[in-house]
Amino acid sequence: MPPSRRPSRIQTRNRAAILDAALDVFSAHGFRGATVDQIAKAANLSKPNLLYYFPSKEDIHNALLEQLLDTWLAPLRALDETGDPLEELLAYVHRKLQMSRDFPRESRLFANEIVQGAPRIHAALSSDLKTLVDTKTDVIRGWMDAGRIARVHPYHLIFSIWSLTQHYADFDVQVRAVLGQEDPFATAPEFIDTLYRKLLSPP
Amino acid sequence: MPPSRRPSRIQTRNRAAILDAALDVFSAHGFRGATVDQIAKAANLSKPNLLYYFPSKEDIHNALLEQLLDTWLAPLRALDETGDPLEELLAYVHRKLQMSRDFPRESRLFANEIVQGAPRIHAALSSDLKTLVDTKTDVIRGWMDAGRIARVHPYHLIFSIWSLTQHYADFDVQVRAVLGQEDPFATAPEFIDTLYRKLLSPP
DNA sequence: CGTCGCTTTGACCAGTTGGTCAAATCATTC
DNA sequence: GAATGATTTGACCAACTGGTCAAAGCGACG
Repeated sequence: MPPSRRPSRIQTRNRAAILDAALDVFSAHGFRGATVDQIAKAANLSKPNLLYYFPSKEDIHNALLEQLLDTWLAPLRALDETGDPLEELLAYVHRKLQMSRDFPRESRLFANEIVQGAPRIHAALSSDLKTLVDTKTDVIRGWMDAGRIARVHPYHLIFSIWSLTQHYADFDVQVRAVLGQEDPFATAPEFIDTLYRKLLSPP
Repeated sequence: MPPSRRPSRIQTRNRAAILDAALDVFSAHGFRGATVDQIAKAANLSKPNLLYYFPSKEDIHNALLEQLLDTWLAPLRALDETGDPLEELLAYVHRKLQMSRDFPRESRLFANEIVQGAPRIHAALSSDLKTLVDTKTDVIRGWMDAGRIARVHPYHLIFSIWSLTQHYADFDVQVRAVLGQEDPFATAPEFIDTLYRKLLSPP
């Protein structure tokens, strides 16, 4: 087991390689579908060597999820109560869409976990996630009360942003199968921008 | 192997029980995460008995997917060129949302398959699905040309409907973790209705 | 350059999993 | 109710998988 002292250069390099490889494999096959051998090979390590850095398959997965939830919620955290409501929400939507383009593996890792009932992060959903969403929907409700954006169901608004943006990462194969050559991310921003402007522009 | 003659009553009953059990298990754990034993137990059969009806795990999965794609696309097929554009599209959205409520297992089976790269139905996506979507986007484009609904990117419009509606089935745990007691399907229809009315109402 | 602790590995193990098979049981038909 | 074919099952197998371990390799430091 790696010592708890300051990690050596080799430690840092190998742990990073493992997490990157594991992200590849877990996001493509789900937890159960991924094998330690696959991950080890993708990280250019032998299986025992990999297990020297992470004592079990589950530990790797946990490390990924832990690291993920924070970055995943960062865009919502950044929603600023003092900014212009419509522009704040649009900025959130665009940040989220960019994450789907730039970090599709992370999105799919998350999707795999949730679709299968979130067995490993259910607690975090009901605590951290719910708390954050409750806070932000309060802000949004405030904006609606002040008549600065149209009134819609705040929670469903958030859900719609999640689903619309993550769809381009999670269902990438389907999107590309339908679109053919056209790059989804070339035209998606404008569509989504229009959608939320029309939905939220004050009456 | 079951004979190709007309299936007996036992055949019909057991094959149905297997497919139902398999839908439970596959949708909850993905293909790789599901075990034949699990399915057999859920169907109240011994494993060899189950394999008497379906020669392999993959055959069960294929049977499910095959049956699924048709029913899954039925709501889009029903989109009627001769109807009122906005109402037709709204009807489609609501049909799709109801499928998420009534057939969440089917939705998750599909989601599992697509998120993991659609290894088993990629061909069908590029042929059947694409053909259908192309046909229907032509219809939609026609409506836009005639000024009967607002002009937006037709493909992204379809994607948005898929993602918004299926989200309630695929990410059910997350939605419920955030919403708490409130039933998602009590408030979702109105939200989505509003969204598409605002997006599509002619200028 | 020798030592000591970090890193790497080949060989191995026990549990699981998809699938087989011969034999037993059951249902139908004559 | 005997014969025939459909259905069911316990026992079994080979491949795979997560994980272990003792021993070998390697690098930094005195």
